[in-house]
Amino acid sequence: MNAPAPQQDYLARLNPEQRLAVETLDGPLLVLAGAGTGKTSVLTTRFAHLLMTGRARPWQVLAVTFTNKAAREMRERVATILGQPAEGLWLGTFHALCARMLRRHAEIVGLKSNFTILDTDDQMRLLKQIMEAAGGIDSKRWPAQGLMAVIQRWKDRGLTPARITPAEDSDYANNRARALYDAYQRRLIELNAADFGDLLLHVTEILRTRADILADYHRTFRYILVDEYQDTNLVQYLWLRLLAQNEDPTRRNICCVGDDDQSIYSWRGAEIENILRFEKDFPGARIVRLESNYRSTKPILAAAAGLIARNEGRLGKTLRAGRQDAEGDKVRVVSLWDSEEEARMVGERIEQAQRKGHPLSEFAILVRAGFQTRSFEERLITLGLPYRVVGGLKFYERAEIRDAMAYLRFLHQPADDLAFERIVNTPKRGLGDSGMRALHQAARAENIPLALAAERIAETDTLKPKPRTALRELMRGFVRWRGINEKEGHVVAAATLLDESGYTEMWKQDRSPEAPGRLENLKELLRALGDYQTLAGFLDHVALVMETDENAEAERVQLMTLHAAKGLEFDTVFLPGWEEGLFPSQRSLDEGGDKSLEEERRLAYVGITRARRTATISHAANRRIYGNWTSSLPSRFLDELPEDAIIREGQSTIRANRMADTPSVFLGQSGLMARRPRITDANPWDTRERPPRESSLTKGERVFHQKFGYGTITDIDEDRLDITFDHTGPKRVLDRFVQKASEV
DNA sequence: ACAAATATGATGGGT
DNA sequence: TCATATTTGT
Repeated sequence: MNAPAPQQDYLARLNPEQRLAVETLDGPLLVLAGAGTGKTSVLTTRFAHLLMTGRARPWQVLAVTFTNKAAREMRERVATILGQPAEGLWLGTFHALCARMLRRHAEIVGLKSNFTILDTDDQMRLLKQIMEAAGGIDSKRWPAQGLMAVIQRWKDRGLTPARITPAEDSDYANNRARALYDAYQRRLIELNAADFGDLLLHVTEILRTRADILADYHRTFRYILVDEYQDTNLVQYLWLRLLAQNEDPTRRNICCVGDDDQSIYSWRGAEIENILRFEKDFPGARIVRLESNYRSTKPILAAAAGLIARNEGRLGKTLRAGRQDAEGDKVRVVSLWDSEEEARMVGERIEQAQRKGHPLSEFAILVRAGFQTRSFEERLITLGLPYRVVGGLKFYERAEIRDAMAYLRFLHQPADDLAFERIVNTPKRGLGDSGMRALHQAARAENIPLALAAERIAETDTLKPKPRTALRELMRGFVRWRGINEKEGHVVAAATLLDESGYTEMWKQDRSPEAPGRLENLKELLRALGDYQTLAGFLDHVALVMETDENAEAERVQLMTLHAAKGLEFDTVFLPGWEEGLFPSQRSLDEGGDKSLEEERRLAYVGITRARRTATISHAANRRIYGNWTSSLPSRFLDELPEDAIIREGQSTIRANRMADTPSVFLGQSGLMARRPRITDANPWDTRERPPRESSLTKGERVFHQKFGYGTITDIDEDRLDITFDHTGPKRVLDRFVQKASEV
């Protein structure tokens, strides 16, 4: 099998400005890439160009992205140009690259190279323990989540506990945050664990204090490529600057690609100032602007441009329409009565367009906040339109997967107290609060891992007989499973462990409708495990990637947040919920004044520029929030759209639809006539309106549910039905909520 | 020790 | 409104 030949014409595909960005190889370079201007092409072509021209060997380029998806895409596209996959690349997310570096130098910060990367759950549990141990903190007034936020912010800024002066302490828990942070960091080291922030923090600290190690990396890296530079936080910036400030002036080749107008991650510690300051930070820097947009029609670009022009402190770019067929429909702004009607409008338009032959994958509904997806999901289910929620509940966040992962972590790393804590009584082994307290006490007294304490305590009569035998059995099991891991490999060991520990059995016994799905997920986990050479490699993958590869771009409507949509494009984009308090969000209005308002506006800009041909913005006059109806005003962003790029649509076009219960509403210039929400009015899925029906349902029967669509009954218990729905999976519902499918 | 009942708070986003 | 945390009951 021959490898495909490397491409020769890769430069010819670029326009002059893109080509300049690819061929300016020496010295610092900032590429300001507007939305849809071919940023990814430039980045990947530049990477391939470095290798093709012999300027660098694959391992001499450091290429950093924010998301795993971007890293994967870059890897694939570079391979396409080269005609073969490149080996030994330093290409990955900030976190993945730092994890790799930290494993090499772990001992410098007191970790072992096999340290565990903690997830958010673990962090929280650990922080709660630390706060408990510190004593005297009212956990009602000072929730652990607050401390986590404070610590994360410090880590985002590259501040180790030692670098924080008492004066800089947060007012959290009466200036005790710094001390708690210190205790937390010590405990992490004891546990041989690092949280996400630590990956960057530790590595940056090492590069700052160990000139020899920094010099090693300087010898290695000749070129640095950074994607989405506008989203870097301070510690990421410091890390990059350390690596880029090579003693060898011919190696100060850092190329950052970004767009200040798409900086939307300040809540994660990102500092837009990093990109605004680039020329000062890297003397002799050149700037190349990419302003030819090949994605969108003129009205879409005009709407986006008019909006973003309201922001101050921009580096400044003007997008030109670059496509041949850039004429197109104006951006539609639709006013609706309530959020249900909004969902109906979107569903109907998708249905209509689909009938004209447009594939569903070319429609996207982009919302401000995750909870907004629900009303659209319900509507799409009723219409029978398949959809995909991007970034919804992730595979590795499900309870059964977390449990299984804890088993594997503990198998790999017997000192992983947090993992041990999670599994020791799952399934139930009779070890409750008092038993756990005894374990903790023993561990703390001798300063040993929980598991070791458990082994010892199982030989004494501290515990009651039942938990004692169970615990002894479990610990012996792990000795055996570790043996299997050595001899027969991690896949066999994992399967045996989940079986013999009783974990799989626990879900087999579980009668709830979700149980079979959970067992399926466990099988899927074992399959995924087989893709990795070692258990350690798999654990890292899960901690850093948190996603499965099976997210094929199927024939489905795409539903996601505006944040998740960055970098994507669709023919038709719906932008619902443009209302004051929702978008811009109340929180951004409350906290940072103009600065965060500008970030919301950038988010709106990102949203509009996702569309190739059609963009439909909407707002509803009434929306249910926390379960009760609230009326809302149109977003100020609607008034900022240039009139000649948009066309406003009111209730009139919506009137034609079949839901005749919607009262007529009149539009003013900037909003809807005020009318109180119909709190007690009739509502099509209110159960009281449904004529009472004898429950004559039987197992295996097809039924219809207003929210979940069609499904099959799997079990009946009095008035409770277990139903596997075609689109949403198994659920337990009351019988009065469903109709026989034959009666619909 | 575990299940059920009740209270509380979230909904801003990802490695 | 829903999901989780805490309290109460067996």
